[in-house]
Amino acid sequence: MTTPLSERRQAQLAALIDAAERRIAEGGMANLRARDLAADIGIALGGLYNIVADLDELALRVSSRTLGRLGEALTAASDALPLRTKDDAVTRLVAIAHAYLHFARDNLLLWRTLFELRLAEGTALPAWAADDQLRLFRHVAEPLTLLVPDMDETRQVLAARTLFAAVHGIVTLGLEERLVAVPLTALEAQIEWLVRATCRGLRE
Amino acid sequence: MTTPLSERRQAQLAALIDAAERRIAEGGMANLRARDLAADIGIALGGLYNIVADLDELALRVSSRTLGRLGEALTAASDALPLRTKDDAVTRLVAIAHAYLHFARDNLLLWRTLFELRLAEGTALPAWAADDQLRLFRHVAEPLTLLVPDMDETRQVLAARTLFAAVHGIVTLGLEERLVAVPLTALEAQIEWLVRATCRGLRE
DNA sequence: TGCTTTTGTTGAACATCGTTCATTTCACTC
DNA sequence: GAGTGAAATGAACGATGTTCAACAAAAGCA
Repeated sequence: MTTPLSERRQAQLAALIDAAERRIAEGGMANLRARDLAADIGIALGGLYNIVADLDELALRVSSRTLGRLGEALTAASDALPLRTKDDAVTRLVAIAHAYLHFARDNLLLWRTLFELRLAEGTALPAWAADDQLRLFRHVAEPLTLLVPDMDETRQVLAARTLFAAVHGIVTLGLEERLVAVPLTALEAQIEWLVRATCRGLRE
Repeated sequence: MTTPLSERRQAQLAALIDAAERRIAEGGMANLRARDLAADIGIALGGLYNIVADLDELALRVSSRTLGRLGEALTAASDALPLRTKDDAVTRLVAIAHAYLHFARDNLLLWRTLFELRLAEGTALPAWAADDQLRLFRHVAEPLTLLVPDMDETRQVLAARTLFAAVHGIVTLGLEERLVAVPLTALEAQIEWLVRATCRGLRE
């Protein structure tokens, strides 16, 4: 299917993704312009389309990198903590949620583009992009299996999704400056409160 | 500041918002093109800019209408239920959350544009648009004051925001077809579970 | 080295946007 | 009917993403 890329192409692709990442971090997806990117990496305008099918693919590749970094951030937050007791599980879930908040805040525009991607309709998400997402869920799922080991797995997965989504919602609206700005510490407190409340609900 | 609009202008504006709403409902904000809209309401291209400053303002006006309809939907879900006991409050909060889910599902593209609005930086949200948002929070705040009357008001408002945001997150990710599609009934169940768990957490 | 073929690069050109504005048309008054 | 101000018009402008015929560079080969 995909022919192996020459070393040169690899380097061009990496440079292109670097440039795109920089531009998105500065001004969001609206700041991703073909002519600017071509100038950034020193190639002609048309040359972009030898490296990447279109700008959407480029945004997708940047997003994949962002997802990777997000995963690392969650891993770092997880691995620092023990995971033996059920209380450990709760503490870890709180830590993961807080790490999510901080990543989103520190990488605001890159994080937002994760959810602004609109694939040309009909085309499905590439497999490598879907994998990145599943890896994230596992961070939440792992403590959950310790917390409620008797629950069947489909319910556990569903609970992980729900918890993740709820935290995501708080972060999303909390970082929306359109509304009243919420202080970071207040957001942290509300997230912790919600995670603990739902964990208590899970344990019955 | 704003001169009173002639009757003719009012009618044109209404027709324009109608057309824009129809186009967004069909294909999202990407489907909002000046030439199409002008053709829809039978005026010349340039005439659009006598009715509306730019397409962003038009999208904002459509969003205002959408927020209004969303408010009505939440009101309808609320008013059908009594609000005397604390259990009533929980039941009502669940009903509101379910109504939110159904509205989002039934008005998917219009609902999404509520959050896709990017104001030209520096310009603040018009007051009439901010009011619409506050009205929504009141739907959640009202049952909450019954549920935890001893809590000081700032905490209550924060709790309402958090609950709203959490439900919003579940709905957002649940309706994202990019990931695995979640059945509607499963979403309903997860929302109800989360709302009840957080309410239990509130009551201590 | 010279010739051919393949591969990679270029930038002008195209299509499609939102937005502007000089010109024209219209409605109304005296 | 002439004059005047408001409203509507659509050609034109500047961005933008994308394509492709022409060009250049590299690689294979004698």
